[in-house]
Amino acid sequence: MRRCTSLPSPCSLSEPRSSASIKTLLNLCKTLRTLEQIHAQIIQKGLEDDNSIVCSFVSLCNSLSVLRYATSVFHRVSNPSLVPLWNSILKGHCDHSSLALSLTLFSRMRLHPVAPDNYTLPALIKCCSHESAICVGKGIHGLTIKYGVVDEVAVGSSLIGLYGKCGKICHARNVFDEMSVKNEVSWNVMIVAYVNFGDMVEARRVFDIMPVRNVVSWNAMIDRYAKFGNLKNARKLFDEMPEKNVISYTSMIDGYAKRGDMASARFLFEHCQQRDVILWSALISGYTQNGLPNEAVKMFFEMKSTNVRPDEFIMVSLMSACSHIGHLQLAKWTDSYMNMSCFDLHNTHVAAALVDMNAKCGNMERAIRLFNNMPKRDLVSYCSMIQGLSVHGQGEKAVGLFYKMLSEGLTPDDVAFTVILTTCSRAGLVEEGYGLFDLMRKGYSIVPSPDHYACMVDLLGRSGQLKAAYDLIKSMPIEPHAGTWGALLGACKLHYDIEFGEIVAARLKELEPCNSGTYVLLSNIYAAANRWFDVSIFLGSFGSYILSSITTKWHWVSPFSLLDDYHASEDDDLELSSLYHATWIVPSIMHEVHAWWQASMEKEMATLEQITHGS
DNA sequence: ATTGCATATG
Repeated sequence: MRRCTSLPSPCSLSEPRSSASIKTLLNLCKTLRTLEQIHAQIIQKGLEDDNSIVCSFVSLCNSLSVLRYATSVFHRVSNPSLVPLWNSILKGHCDHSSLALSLTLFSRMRLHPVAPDNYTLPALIKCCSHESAICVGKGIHGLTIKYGVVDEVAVGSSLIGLYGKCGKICHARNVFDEMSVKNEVSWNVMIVAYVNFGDMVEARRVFDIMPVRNVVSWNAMIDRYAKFGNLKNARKLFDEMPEKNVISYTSMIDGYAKRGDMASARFLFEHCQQRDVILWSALISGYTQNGLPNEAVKMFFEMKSTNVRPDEFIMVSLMSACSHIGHLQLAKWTDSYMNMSCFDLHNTHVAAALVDMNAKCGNMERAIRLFNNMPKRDLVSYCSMIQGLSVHGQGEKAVGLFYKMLSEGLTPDDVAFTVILTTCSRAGLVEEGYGLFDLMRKGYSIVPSPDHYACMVDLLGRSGQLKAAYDLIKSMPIEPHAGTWGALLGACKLHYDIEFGEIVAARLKELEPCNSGTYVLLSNIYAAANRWFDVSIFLGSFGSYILSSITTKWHWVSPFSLLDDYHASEDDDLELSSLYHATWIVPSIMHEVHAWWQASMEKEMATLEQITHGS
């Protein structure tokens, strides 16, 4: 049975209604359904032509975003002579339609003739700034002078907003200085104009001298400080701020997350009383982007348990976290949850994330089906598929898809080439890789990044051409990063080349003295050559360091990704093997480590079990 | 009789 939200039935409204009582009803109306009932009564009582009734009706339509309904009712008024009536229909157009249509209506209003006032013009100016229509905006600025409303606060404020939006910061400031009466909004628009212009110094100056600051003024400053990475200033204002709202917290959390400081982000999150989707989104996407996908997944389910409805943004973060974890069961759950909850699967970001998640979690059939059904396949979704095929050992198919992408006219960027070069080295497609490296430089004029060189070094190294790889590093026009040397060291390990390995490891120790990976790889080389003495000498002093780096890291490296050979990345293999090396060196703690590993794995299993079954 | 102008997420 449908719950009754409607007005009393017509039979109970026995007596003829005056326009005053219709107005009372309009004031009480909250839904489209009741609005329709009132409309019926307006027609019944023959009040369709009543300017003031239609005026209230139209403004109610505006707040319910039903512009067409408002327009149809407005058109039945034979002589719309009231300024407020024109204003309310015009406002509906300014807020929910285009500038062009709003202007058409505006010119009809002036021909009628009805003179615009201090309600009409700010609405139009706002519409201009929304579309960055500076010329039309200037024309309306002229009209505000003509009709003598240029000195109104709302007119001034909307003009500052317009000029600010269009980058005419001096015009904005002129309008601001000319205003004889300013309110909080005018000060805020001025601050926002400076802040969007990137002039934090001037914004701060205005902020400091404004007579009354409200939550918008504080948030505008905090958000921009945080966005520009000035977390110190942002936090200082945040702490000084008398009454923070959820937006203040969101800006701070987002700033910390972009900086990689998830501890501070989490700290503030715990202190925020009111948590909306956007706040959760800032935290969850922060965890995903900072390589803490398990934490993102946990927070997602915590959010769901508080009955906050996830939106598309959150789902994209969750799917990205799934891709990083590579947990098939969780991916399947997420996929079916998306379908059940009626998310828009045609949204480009959602569709791309779905393909990416399925491809990375090993459900290639599903990924391929989704990919083929995509309305528009862009670079990102192509790369997801290529990478999916690549990690599932189908390197040649991946390369084939890359060429298909080119034939569809998409232009690969540096990331796309990183993906395809990685694919080639993983699949041992040396010739292919070389060809693509050339194509990137000559065909698409992309200057190879250190990452690209690292891919090529990896490619040559894996195929056993250690010398060629070394020469490539030497020939690099830019400084190779540790990853490039690391790729070569990995190749030395693969081919058990001790002499080369020692040279490369020495170079790496200079570049990254604290990276346990170097020590682990070289110890692997020694170990493979049965040179246990060298292993122990080499690792002796680092054994405990490696162990601590492993144990601190393990609170986020999922045991699933470590254990599952199929999905394990290179790094995870490294961590696992370094554990065993470390326990060889320090046998006394072996039991302890083993117990710890067991416990942490069981804990993670239990959590994921709970997550995938409990919801 | 319209209640106008400002802030937040991939």
